[in-house]
Amino acid sequence: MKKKRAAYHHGDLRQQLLNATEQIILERGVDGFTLREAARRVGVSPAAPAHHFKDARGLLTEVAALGFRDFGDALQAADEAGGADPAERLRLQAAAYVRFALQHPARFQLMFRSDKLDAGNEEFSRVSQRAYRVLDGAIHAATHTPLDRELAPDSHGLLLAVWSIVHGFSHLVLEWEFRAPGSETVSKEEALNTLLPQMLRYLPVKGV
Amino acid sequence: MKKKRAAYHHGDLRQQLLNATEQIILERGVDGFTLREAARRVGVSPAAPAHHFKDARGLLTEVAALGFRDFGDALQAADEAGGADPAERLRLQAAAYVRFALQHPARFQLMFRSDKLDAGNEEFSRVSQRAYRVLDGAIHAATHTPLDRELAPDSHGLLLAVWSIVHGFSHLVLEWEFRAPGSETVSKEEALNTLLPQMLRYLPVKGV
DNA sequence: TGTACATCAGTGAACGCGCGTTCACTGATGTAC
DNA sequence: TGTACATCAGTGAACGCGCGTTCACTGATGTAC
Repeated sequence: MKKKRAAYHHGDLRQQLLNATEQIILERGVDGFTLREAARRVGVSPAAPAHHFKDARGLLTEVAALGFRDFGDALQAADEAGGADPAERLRLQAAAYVRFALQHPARFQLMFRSDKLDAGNEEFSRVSQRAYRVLDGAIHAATHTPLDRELAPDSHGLLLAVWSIVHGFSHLVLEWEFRAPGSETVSKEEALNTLLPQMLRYLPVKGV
Repeated sequence: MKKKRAAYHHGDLRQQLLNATEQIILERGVDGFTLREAARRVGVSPAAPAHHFKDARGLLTEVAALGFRDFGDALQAADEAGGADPAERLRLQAAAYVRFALQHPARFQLMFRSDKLDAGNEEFSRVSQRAYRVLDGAIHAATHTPLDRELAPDSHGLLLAVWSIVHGFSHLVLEWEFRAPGSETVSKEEALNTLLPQMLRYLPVKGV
C-alpha cells in the first residue's frame, strides 16, 4: 500500500501523521498513542514530526480539532435537514451525535480527553465551541416546544438531559463491549440502527 | 500524618496501597497512575507491592472492584429507600448513580476503563454485574409505570435512555470543566444540588 | 536558461527519564514441640 | 517458657524497555539574478 518511492522530501507527511495518529488511537486507545509509533508507521525518523507539529500534544490537538470540525459539520447538516420543526432538528442532531461517535470512535474519545490536549490551541477551542453552539441551539429551540407545559420554564434541566442522553449513550456503546439486557454483545451497527432510534423516542421533547 | 515508626513489616501495606492508588488517580487521572509512585507514597520499595498484588493491573483491578462494590451498595440503598414506588426507586437510584460518580471520581473513572483492568478477575466481574443488576431492576420495574401507554411495550429504549442519561451526565460533569449554558464553570456541589434534580425531572418515566 | 545560495524537510544517533518487574537477600513474625 | 525453624513481607540494586526530544547533519527544493 505504501508509495514505492520514499522521496527524501515526503510531500505529504503532515497529513499522513494525522491519519496515522487516528489509526493508532483506534487500535490502541488514546493512551496507546506515541509519537514514535506514528513516525514509524509513516516510515520516517522519530525527529521528523517536529517539523510539522510542536510536539506530541500538538499533534493530538490537531487531530482533535479536525474531529470537532467534522463533528460540528455533522450536527449542522442534521440541523438543517430538520427544516422548520425544532423537535425534528433536535432528533436528527441527537442521532448525528451518536452516529459520529460510533463511526469515528478514535476521534470522539480523543476530543473529550482534555488532559491530552493543548487547551490553549485557538483552532481547537474555536471548532469545539462551534460544535456545542450548534447542539445548544437545537436544544434551546426545542425547549419552546415542551412536552409538559408546567415543566417548560426551566429549560436548563432539559438541555442537560438531552445532552447527557446522547453523550452517555455514545460512551456506553463505545466503552463497553456493550451488553444488552439479554446480555448478548451488541454491535455498533445494531446500536445505531435499532437501539438508537428506540432510545431517541424517549428524548424528553414533544414530537421527538 | 505518616506513622512515625516505619516497621520493617508494614502491617497495613495492602490497604494503604489501595488508598494511595485511588489518591493518585484522583490527582493525575487513571493514566497518571504508576506502581512505583504508589510504592513511593506509602514509603516502601518498588518491589514491595508484588507481595500483595500480582502486578500493577491487579492492583488497579482491586481498586475498581472495591469501587463497584460500594457503587452497588449505594444503588441498593437508594432502591430500598424508594419503598414500593418504582418511579421513586428509579429516581433515587439515578441520583445515587451521579452522586457516586461525583463523590468518587477516581474510582468511577477507573471502573469503566476496562483497558486498564483484568477482565478475568472474578471478584471484579461479580461486583460489577451485581451493580448493573440493581439498576436494571429499578428500570424494569419503572417500565411498568409508563408515561405513555403506547410507548410502553419496548422497555428496551427506555432502559437505555435512563442509563445513558445518568451515565452521560456523570461523564459530562467529570470530564469537563463543566460549562453551564451561561458559560460559567459549575462546581460539583452545584451539579449535584441544582442541576441534577432539574435534569432528573426529565427522566422519561412517570412520576419521576 | 543557468547558477548560487537560502531554506525546507528530512536523517539517525544520542540524551536522560521513569517505568514494571526480577533477583538474591534479610529482618520480623508465627508455630511446633 | 524457650528454642529451632519455616514462612512472610520487606529491601535495594539491577534488568531491559520505549519514550519524547535534541542535535548536528544533509539532501532536495525554490528563488533571485
